[in-house]
Amino acid sequence: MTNNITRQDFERSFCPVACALDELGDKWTLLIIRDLLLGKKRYQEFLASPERIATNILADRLKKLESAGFVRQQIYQQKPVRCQYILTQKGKDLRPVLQALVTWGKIYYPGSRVLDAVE
Amino acid sequence: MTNNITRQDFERSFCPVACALDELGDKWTLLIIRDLLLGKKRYQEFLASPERIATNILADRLKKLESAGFVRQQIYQQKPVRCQYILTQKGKDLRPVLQALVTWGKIYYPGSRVLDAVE
DNA sequence: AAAATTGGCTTGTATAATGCAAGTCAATAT
DNA sequence: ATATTGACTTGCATTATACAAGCCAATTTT
Repeated sequence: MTNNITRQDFERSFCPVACALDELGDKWTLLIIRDLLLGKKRYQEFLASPERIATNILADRLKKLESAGFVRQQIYQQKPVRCQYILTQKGKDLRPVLQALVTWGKIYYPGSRVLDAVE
Repeated sequence: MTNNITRQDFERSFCPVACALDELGDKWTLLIIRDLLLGKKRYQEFLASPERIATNILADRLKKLESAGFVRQQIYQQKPVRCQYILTQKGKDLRPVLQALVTWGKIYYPGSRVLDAVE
């Protein structure tokens, strides 16, 4: 690489909202980020969330989140190798976005409430 | 209707994030909301945005946004009937969500910038 | 007056994403 | 020895998305 400030190729446009939605714009990705922000780390914890994500979709999203730099894998035991998923700074910095969505959602979906944090 | 506080049926879960993503979780819906917040109102204005949404998807999303109460149609001329789309309070209140996404996106997609407001 | 353009869509078809159930595989617990 | 756990993968049906073209009424241009 000739320089370390890599140019984005702006999949659909140069708008930060469009760029964000290229990586986050579906029904599941932000729910996994929500779980991670609440302290969940493992496959079974994500599967246990009330929205009942399918295993193939979860595996796919975790892969995409990792290659997009939102999470990294951390091995927490050998034999058998088991890993957990940890938010990177890019992922953690989505907290204000999720928080704004929660504030809005609690108004427009009366009766809704956030899940309890893990631990 | 027997009362005016309608109960949500919580498509996937009672989480405000999940409820929000049931209505907003795709690659296009929030871009249309962005356009509306920037002052765009008409079909051709949405089509002119740099992401190049397809006409059938735009028509579908405007229909869904209307039935979900994010926008309402306003006829601005008869012969032929032409209408524009106006954000409801529910739609307008998404501004902080979009703003948080822009703040985040400008950091993680260097070189990205928001479109100019209309008018 | 005829032809082209504008605005707001709809239709058809191909490709991709999502959802559901079941299966795999290594290791640990019973 | 058998069952269970954890992290997936595979197969297949359904649904969503993308792209191109077409439609229709009215207005503008030639």
